[in-house]
Amino acid sequence: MQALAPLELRLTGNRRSVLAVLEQSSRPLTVEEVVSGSGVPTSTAYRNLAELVEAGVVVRVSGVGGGDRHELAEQFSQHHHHHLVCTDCGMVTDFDPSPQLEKLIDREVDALLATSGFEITHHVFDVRGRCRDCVAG
Amino acid sequence: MQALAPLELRLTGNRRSVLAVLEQSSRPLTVEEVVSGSGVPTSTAYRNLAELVEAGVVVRVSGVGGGDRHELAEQFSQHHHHHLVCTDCGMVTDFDPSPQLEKLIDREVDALLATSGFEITHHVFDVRGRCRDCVAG
DNA sequence: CCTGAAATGAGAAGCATTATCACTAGGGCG
DNA sequence: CGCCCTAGTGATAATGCTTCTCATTTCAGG
Repeated sequence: MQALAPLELRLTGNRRSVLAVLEQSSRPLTVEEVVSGSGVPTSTAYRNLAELVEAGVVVRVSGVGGGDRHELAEQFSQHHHHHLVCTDCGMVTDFDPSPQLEKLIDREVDALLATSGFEITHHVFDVRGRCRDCVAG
Repeated sequence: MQALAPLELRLTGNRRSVLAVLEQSSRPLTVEEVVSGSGVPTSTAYRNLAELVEAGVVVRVSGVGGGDRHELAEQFSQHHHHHLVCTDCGMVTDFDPSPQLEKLIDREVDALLATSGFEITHHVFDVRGRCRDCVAG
């Protein structure tokens, strides 16, 4: 995590910690997870995450229950990916989509751009079900 | 809206009203919209919606902010569809996906089934951006 | 009609998130 | 070097959506 400079946000110790936790995770994290993983106080974590979302560095992933999850925006992360969401416990896992599917999705999005009047920024492809643990337990 | 019988839920006046509002809408509704559209008291609307979600008649759509939205499950509605979500005002609109895309999505989901350990129930394909109104200002 | 289980609805309670505000930190400048 | 001004901080209060509580009502079946 380097930039943040072009934005009008100082790279403080707190923000560095929050970003580090997100960077090291392979899945979106709840605020609670960010707090316990970074040591940043809850109120500051909420504020920092909101600022980072506003700045486009972090994205919010709405799961099932128990609060939204956060991860680095794709341009700051490794790669484009989608989510496997457990409808039981809310756990979210990342997965890579096939290039084929992505191509078709892009085409679909282009078509929508033309017909909907929406200014489209991105798409979300989530697959839902029950995770291994919940199926077992 | 006929069934509900096979489930252990009585088709009461309130539930009928809630379902009617959802049935007549072409997009997912917030609880507030369901309340004002049906005349059902807030607490009952929340309870009924939760029961209907539990029963699989209604699905929750997590938008952007300002509360979850609800719509009839696809088997009780007309057709399979996806959502256009405005990241500004939270408005959600339905749209039909191309059969081509659906086919590829199904294939992708099958692959995930085999590799993830997830018991997959359905997928969500949302397109996000700013709606016509919010773009206009 | 009875009767018990399901449903109701107003208000209380719960909880994640946001706002408040006095205080601290830190970069720039006289 | 120290002053200033702004951004950041963090404990706490406030907000707001959602769920819970519980006394009352409805309703299907006997």
